[in-house]
Amino acid sequence: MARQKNQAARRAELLAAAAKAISEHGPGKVRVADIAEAAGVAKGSVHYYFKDLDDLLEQVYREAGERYFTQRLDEVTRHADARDKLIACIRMGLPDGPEDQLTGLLYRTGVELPYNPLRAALAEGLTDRQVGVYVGVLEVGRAQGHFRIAEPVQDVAANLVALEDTYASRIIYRRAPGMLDRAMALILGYARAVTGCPGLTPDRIPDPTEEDPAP
Amino acid sequence: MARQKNQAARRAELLAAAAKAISEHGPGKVRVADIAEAAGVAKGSVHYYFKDLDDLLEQVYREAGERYFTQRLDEVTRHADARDKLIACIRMGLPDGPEDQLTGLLYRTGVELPYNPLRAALAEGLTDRQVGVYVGVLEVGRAQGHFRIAEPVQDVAANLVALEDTYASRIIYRRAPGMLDRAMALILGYARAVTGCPGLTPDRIPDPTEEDPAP
Amino acid sequence: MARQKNQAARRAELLAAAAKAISEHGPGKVRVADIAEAAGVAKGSVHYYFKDLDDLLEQVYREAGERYFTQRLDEVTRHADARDKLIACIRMGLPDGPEDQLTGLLYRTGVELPYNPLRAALAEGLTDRQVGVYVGVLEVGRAQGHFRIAEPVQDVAANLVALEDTYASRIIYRRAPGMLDRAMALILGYARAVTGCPGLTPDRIPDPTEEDPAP
Amino acid sequence: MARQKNQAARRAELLAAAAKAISEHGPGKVRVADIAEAAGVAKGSVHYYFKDLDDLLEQVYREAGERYFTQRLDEVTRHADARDKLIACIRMGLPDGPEDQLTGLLYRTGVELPYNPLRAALAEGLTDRQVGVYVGVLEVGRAQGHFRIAEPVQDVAANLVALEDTYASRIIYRRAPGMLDRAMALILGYARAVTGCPGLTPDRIPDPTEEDPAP
DNA sequence: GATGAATGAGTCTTCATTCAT
DNA sequence: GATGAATGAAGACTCATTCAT
Repeated sequence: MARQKNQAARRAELLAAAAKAISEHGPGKVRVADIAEAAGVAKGSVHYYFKDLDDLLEQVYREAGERYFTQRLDEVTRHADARDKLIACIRMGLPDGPEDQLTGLLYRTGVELPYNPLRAALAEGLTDRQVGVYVGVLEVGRAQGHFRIAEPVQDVAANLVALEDTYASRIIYRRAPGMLDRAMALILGYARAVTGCPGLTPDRIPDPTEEDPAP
Repeated sequence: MARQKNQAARRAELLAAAAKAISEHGPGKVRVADIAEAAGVAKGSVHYYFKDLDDLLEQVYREAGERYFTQRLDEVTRHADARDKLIACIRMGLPDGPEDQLTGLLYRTGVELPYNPLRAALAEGLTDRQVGVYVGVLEVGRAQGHFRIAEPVQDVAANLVALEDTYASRIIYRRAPGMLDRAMALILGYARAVTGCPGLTPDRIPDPTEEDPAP
Repeated sequence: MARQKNQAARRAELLAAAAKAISEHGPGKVRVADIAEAAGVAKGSVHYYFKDLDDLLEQVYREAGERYFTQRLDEVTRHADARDKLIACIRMGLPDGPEDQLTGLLYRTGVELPYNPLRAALAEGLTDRQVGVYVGVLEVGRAQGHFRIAEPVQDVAANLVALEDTYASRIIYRRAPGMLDRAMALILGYARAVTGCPGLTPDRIPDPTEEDPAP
Repeated sequence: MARQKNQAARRAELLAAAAKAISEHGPGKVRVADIAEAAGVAKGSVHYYFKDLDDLLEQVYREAGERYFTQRLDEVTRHADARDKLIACIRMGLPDGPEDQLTGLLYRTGVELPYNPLRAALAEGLTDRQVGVYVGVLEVGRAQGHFRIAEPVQDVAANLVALEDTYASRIIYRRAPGMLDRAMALILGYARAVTGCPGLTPDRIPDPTEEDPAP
């Protein structure tokens, strides 16, 4: 039992170290040695816990996807007002900067590694879930009377995620300085146009009301 | 086998072969040997024409960027009606499928190679030019009385390019089957919402009028 | 074949094997493969212990310099009579033949590798130390009343080392057969002329007295 | 006939260009391309005139040896007084600095190329000739009553050449700054000791008398 | 359980040499 | 006579993976 516990703990440590190493060297360039060093273990140990580098990389990706989605959902549920939900959701979808570990890992892994159908499916699943979140937020907003949406909600949500993806990618890949603020502005511009809700601005002060207060 | 071609011709051949090899193996994984094989020359010959692999890759990228932009601009100028221009422009921005060589090369090179400021600048420049094209189209549409745009035209154009980017990427990376049609629909949905022009549909029949008739 | 030796031992083996390989192929031509073969290990193993070939070469050189100097000093201290010291010192400074590994390595490395300030400094340091040894011997000889030296002792020592250098080089590079004996005769001729000590002949029988008797 | 002339002229040009290229890159590192560039011809042309690189290198070496010897002999014959002859001879034997093309080429080629019996013999022959020159000078000095030499003249000459060799080499290989002056002082110190001629100093003003005045 | 010494396959790069023109 | 495009052999270096301890 204790043994099992250690096994699992070690694995988790390795996964975390790998995430760090990946964000430093890129998923296509991390070496087993980088990961071992980040974890403070010997190179051989990496293979003791993971079949090979690909195996490890896949698990890191999977785990990162979960974490990303969970964080985001948490942030959305924290707000009661759909306008706040929407703004929070967009903000959570954008990385703070090129060094944002979690977002960077997700974007780069999806793209810098040789094509792999499993990973592609994982990525698509993640996208779908994000779309789901936006759909929910939009419907709540409609119910609350804040949003007036003509287009199919699915489509609007898909476009929101798509915009987010591109701008996140531009931040991660340092395509433009000051991208974060510009991205918020642009996405909210689209959101305003499509919801007819003028309150969707970057500087909106969130309504303090907590939804679903902690039990 | 072929010997004694002239410099420029052989260089161009090598560039084309490299583009092909890249689309097969990915810009981060092509080996000099792949390119040589695709061109039907010896490995050493690649280095006769290009300082090193990076040099070659950069030139392929540069050349692809030019070609992509030119093709697109041609397509836009072919139409007189801004609605046709817009639709054509969007369609040209999306790859036919995962095997679309030109688009794939552009997207993947921007992302699958170790970060390089020069390449990042090139990529940004390309994006800016695309935005410029959309701005032009939108203004023509407004002048023609087809589009009624509330948001700043720059922002709308930026979002159009951003949507295009994400959906193109999803096609390239095989994230979803049937993405091409769906992408057209989604982007045009955004365009309709923001221009108030209901004629912007995937099945619109282009007005036969040629702009700028042959001199 | 041998596995799991400890770091230091294997490093030393590699250094020795490299010295051997260098004396066979010359410092400018040894290949990593030669060294690996001489050591009976795989090519990759050489890089496991040394950053690159230059690194290895430098360490071999450094180590050889130390060894050379130590051997020589030992030989000098073994004798009490300055005449014996001088003769021994000269003899130790000359290689036994073109195959003399240690001397050959030192001479050739200083010269057959692309210029490198560090190595040049190392070489100069070695020369200076040799000069120092000769200065010591000459002063002892003067104190013992054997040598009567008109020129500055520093200059005489410098010339002794210089003569030694050339003749050693001629032996190493097989410039002349029978060079060893001729060199001894020539250098001692110089020594006689400059010290006024007729006892400095190649066939002098060393005084058995040990200096610094075992404690 | 004219053809022959051109052939020979081209060969000579190539030889000169090679000498220059060697002094820049070192005899062990010059590439055919360097030589071609220095000569302003195509790479292929080098092989049109010389069987291979080794062949060319050998001829450069041979030619340099002749030139070196001739220059030196000229300088010696220019003076009538043996003291001036000796000083001039020593000075001519030392390179002006690390960039001295002729001397550098000779020293480095003898040493930086894989051992080759032919080249070794060439080098030995050159040394022997230098020794011969010194022997002549010493005997003239003795005849003029300036030198009083106890040791065999052959040995003294051999040592003079040996000292010269080492110090020249140290200059070429940048082993010590200010080596040229120091070398002159040291070699003349030896010369004074062995000839008993106090007039052999670096600052001696040459007797203007020309020996063998131009016809 | 964990290590790290050792490996060898995989790649890029250099460059003398060849030879069609 | 001369060229320079093209080659291919050679060699250094990287790194995931294995396995004896």
